[in-house]
Amino acid sequence: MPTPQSRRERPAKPALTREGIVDTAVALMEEEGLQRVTMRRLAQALDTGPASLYVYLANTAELHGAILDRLLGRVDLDAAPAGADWRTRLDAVLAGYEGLLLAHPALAQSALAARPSGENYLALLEVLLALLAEGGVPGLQAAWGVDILLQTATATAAEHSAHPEDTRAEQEWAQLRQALADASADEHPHVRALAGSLLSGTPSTRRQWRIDTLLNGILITRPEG
Amino acid sequence: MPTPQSRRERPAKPALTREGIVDTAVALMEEEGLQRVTMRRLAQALDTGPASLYVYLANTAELHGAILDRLLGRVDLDAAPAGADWRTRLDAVLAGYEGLLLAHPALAQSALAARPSGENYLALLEVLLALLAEGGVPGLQAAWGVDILLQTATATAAEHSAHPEDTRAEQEWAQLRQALADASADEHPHVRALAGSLLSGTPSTRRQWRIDTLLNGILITRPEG
DNA sequence: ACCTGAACACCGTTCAAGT
DNA sequence: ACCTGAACACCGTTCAAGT
Repeated sequence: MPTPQSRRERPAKPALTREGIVDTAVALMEEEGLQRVTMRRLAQALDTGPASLYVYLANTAELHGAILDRLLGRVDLDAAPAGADWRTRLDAVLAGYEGLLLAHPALAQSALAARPSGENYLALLEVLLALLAEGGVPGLQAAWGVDILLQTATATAAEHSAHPEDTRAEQEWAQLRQALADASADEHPHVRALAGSLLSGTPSTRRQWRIDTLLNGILITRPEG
Repeated sequence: MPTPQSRRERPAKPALTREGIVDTAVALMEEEGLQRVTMRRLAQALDTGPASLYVYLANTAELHGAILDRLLGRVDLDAAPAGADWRTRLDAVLAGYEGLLLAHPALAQSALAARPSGENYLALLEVLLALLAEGGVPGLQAAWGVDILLQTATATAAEHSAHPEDTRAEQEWAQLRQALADASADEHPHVRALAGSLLSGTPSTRRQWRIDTLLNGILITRPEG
């Protein structure tokens, strides 16, 4: 039987709700990273056992999806100088999305496998589609185009996962750089000739080119048939 | 002390080598899927303890990378009718790469995080660069272009992971379809208008358009500066 | 020198049993 | 009816100790 004191020692344990669980999960992620947001740790943070979470979430994938849906609400959908042209504004929105995922690359990885479908995701789609329409992109091309645009942004962020201490990331880069440099002119003449170009550019330069390339392609490519 | 009989009962336990470990890992993956290729199960298959693997592999990520490098050797680099134009041939090679990863989407997911750098990857790069050169794509655009082309292929395959029984995949699709259908014309007019287009097309139609779009973009987009 | 048993520190998920 | 303790069936990685 709990004494009045013990009741006062900490705030009353709040009733579990899906929303509350996701709130705590987001907070936990921001403190310790997604890899630490396990069912067990999350349950611990909520002062209950892991089994209780399964009343509100089917599994870990659904938890990650819920976290992403929540985070998507933070994307600034109007993040560009007023009066800027549609490409600039689209670029700004996409940059916001990509930046969000870059802060949690492991989340980007799971976003690829489980596309979100929440309210915030719809709002993001809406803005992107509106900007493409403003740019005169035909409907079907715009619809299929947002898919590629979001896919690159997500994939680019996901590429930064699995780098716990950056040490391994640099090691990997060095490995690739070495492999490219070692490419023999006999066996891999094109790789040899373009070894420098393959790794050139800053992330931001390459990102800019990637978006331009995609938009140019989307603008001029009609689905066949 | 092992008797001669016990020695004859099974083939002599072969000495561990990195190559042999990866062979066994690939076989195990083909039988049970990548999620079953854990350090512990792999060790078991090799009739040793997990600690022994760490003599040859730094960690699980490196194991996955080694598996991918090995699999890349199976991509048919000349998979197109002789005399076909460069776009057709490039498409065929990319389809081979994507198909390989589609058979093991979890591997695609880890391929995003840890780009390969082995001999087979270089050979793939070489062929793609050669085809882009044949198509008259300027060097820098070709170099940055292969990156996007491989990224979409990898990401598209990765999107099919986390679907243990396909049940959940369909559920997710239904959810998105529902969300799009529910989009109000007031709040999300563009989503509403394009709800059909957003989900239209077969995987193969969309893949075709995606590659076309990328190639068109790559052909006409010069890096700025 | 090379290899590994055993331990450390965790996981996701289920279900019988409790309130 | 709702919730959860405890168990089941696993993980990756390390390191002291063996050969």
